[in-house]
Amino acid sequence: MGVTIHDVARAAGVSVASASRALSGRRKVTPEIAERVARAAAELGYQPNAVAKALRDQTTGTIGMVVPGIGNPFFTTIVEAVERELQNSGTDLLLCASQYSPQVEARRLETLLARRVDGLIISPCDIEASVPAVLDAARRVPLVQVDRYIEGGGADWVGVDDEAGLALAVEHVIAGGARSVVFAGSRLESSSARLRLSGFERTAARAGVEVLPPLLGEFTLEWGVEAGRRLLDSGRLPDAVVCANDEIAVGLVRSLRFGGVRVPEDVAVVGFDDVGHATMCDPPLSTVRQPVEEMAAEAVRLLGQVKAGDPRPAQRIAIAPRLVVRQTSRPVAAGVAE
Amino acid sequence: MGVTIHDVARAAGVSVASASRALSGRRKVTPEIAERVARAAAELGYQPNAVAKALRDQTTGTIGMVVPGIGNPFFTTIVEAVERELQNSGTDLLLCASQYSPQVEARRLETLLARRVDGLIISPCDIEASVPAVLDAARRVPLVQVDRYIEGGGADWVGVDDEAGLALAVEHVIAGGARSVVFAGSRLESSSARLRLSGFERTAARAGVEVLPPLLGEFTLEWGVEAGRRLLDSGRLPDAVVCANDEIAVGLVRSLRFGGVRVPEDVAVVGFDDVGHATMCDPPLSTVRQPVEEMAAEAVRLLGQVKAGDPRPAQRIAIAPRLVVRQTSRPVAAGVAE
DNA sequence: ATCGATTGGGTAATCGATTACCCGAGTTTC
DNA sequence: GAAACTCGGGTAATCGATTACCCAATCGAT
Repeated sequence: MGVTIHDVARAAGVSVASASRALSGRRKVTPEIAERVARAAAELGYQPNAVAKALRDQTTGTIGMVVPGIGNPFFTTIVEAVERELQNSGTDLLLCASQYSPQVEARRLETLLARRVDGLIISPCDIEASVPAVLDAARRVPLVQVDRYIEGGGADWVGVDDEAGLALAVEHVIAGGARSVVFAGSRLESSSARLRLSGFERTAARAGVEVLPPLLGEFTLEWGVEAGRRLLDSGRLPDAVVCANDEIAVGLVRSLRFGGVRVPEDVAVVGFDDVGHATMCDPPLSTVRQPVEEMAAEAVRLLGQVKAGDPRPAQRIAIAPRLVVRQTSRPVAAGVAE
Repeated sequence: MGVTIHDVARAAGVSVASASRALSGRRKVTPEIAERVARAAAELGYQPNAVAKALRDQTTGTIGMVVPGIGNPFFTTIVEAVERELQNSGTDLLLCASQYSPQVEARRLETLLARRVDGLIISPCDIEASVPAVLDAARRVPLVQVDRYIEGGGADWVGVDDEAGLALAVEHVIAGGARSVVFAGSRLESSSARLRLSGFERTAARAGVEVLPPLLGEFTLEWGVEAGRRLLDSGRLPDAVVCANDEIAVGLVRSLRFGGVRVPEDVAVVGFDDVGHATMCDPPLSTVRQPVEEMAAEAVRLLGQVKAGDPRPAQRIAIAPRLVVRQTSRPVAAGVAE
């Protein structure tokens, strides 16, 4: 397999230079030659070899994307949005999952760099362990972080304003009458996990409500179920639970209801992300929506501006989230009802 | 950016040939040279250019995968399984979503072929419209279809035995006492959609139960909700609904219960896939599990054997599915209870 | 001592597309 | 009519890694 431009040139009776020019249109050729080349290419089914082109041009027309896992609907939503964004720019996406492991992540970055991607979009899985690999990559190609980021600067970032999002959620349940609140989130291994907890704590403290000790596990449904069980076992239910993402919230609602607790009458629950799980929940979940399309658009735009190893200070673009009130909380506060 | 092997050779004071040999170990060099080259490479941070290697070797070490959409958890599960399977073979996965459009699918195949992937794994989105692009691709590189396939042969396939799966589901609800059944599935645009419907009809007919007209829409939660609404509106509920996938089933359960129907007491519901949605449902969904890991392993194995444009007859490997009884059906029949 | 084999290093061809550079023919201009 | 340009075509260099091929040195055997 492999019709080359030499074959086309020979079939058309011209030099490879003319064939190349006729096909790319980057320099004039006589209509006669253009015609002969076009016909020869069509007959032979010529398809330019992107590998050779990449080597010669020193650009591959691909960008790499690394996310912790594509099982998590939040990340698949972002990936889809980025893909849509790239759609018509002639750039292809090379997608990798790090499986929440900094080692795998580093390996994936290595191979993407070896394949000479023109840029990278990454959501680093661990706020500390991901640092060396990400900074090293940022030194070599344009790189933008999305959603999660690493500490220490040096690489641009686009994401939601996590603290503001949690503030929205906390203020909402307080406006609904909650006097005691608890946070159900993930262990503090990612920036999102940390910022959401701190946003929660800050807002709750400012409002002066009672704050129970946070429940920290993973960003999964299973952990949500477990967290709900622990609340039930503790014998002391708060008026509201604010969760670090929708999967936790859905699991938690299920487990509370299973324990005979009414949601939202006894306990209000609010999630975070709003990427599909929320409407699947019963009752539909009140949550904070991440502006995924905007984040993707912004990330791609930013990537176009970034240069590898750029010494200018890293940019952080935090997009404002939006509260979506459904039925796991009382519809008191301002917000979009659906 | 770009330390080449020439730079390494110069720094080590040897020829590029020696440098290459020292680094690859494919021919002996003196320990002295090996040492100098290794040191130079490390100091310069040399990383071989995969593009150049691919051009020279005529193999890229990548395989392309095209699925209808990564929003559907069934496909992400397959993708993850294939990725795991490829993990240690040094092959990378180039993932594309066709967005359920044969045009997009054809374009994605074109660019994957232009990038000279070593093989393709595809789940063609449309049983008719996908034919030309898929067959053309199969003529040029090894290609294996997974889950969905196109009519007319010419390309290998690995998937679940859809008809057998539906037979399991139908027999299960009948054993549970159902005397009237209905199928909620998708329009017949894919092989899976067709085989699941025919498996349903054949088994129901053989058992002699009453069969209501099938509800055909899309493989989505929304369609499940709508299908449930139509059943409620029809004024005539069947004893059991067998669904073409779990998303439809989850939506349907929700909408039935919303209409005051008890599941499984009034109507039993069974899904298909078992990729996570099932346990999220309330009550947990009885379903037919697709052996995703096995399918992925088999697809990768098969891909290693297939040659491009191989004239031998296409293979079809149908793996047996398994019934998983949870709580949307009566636990009567044999099957795995969880 | 000589021949053949073995070992290990270097030179340059190769993969395929693009394009810098050169060249000849035809045009324009004074 | 000759110098200066323009136009369009061809030759070969280029991207970076690998390796076919060649060659010198060394060793063992006769």
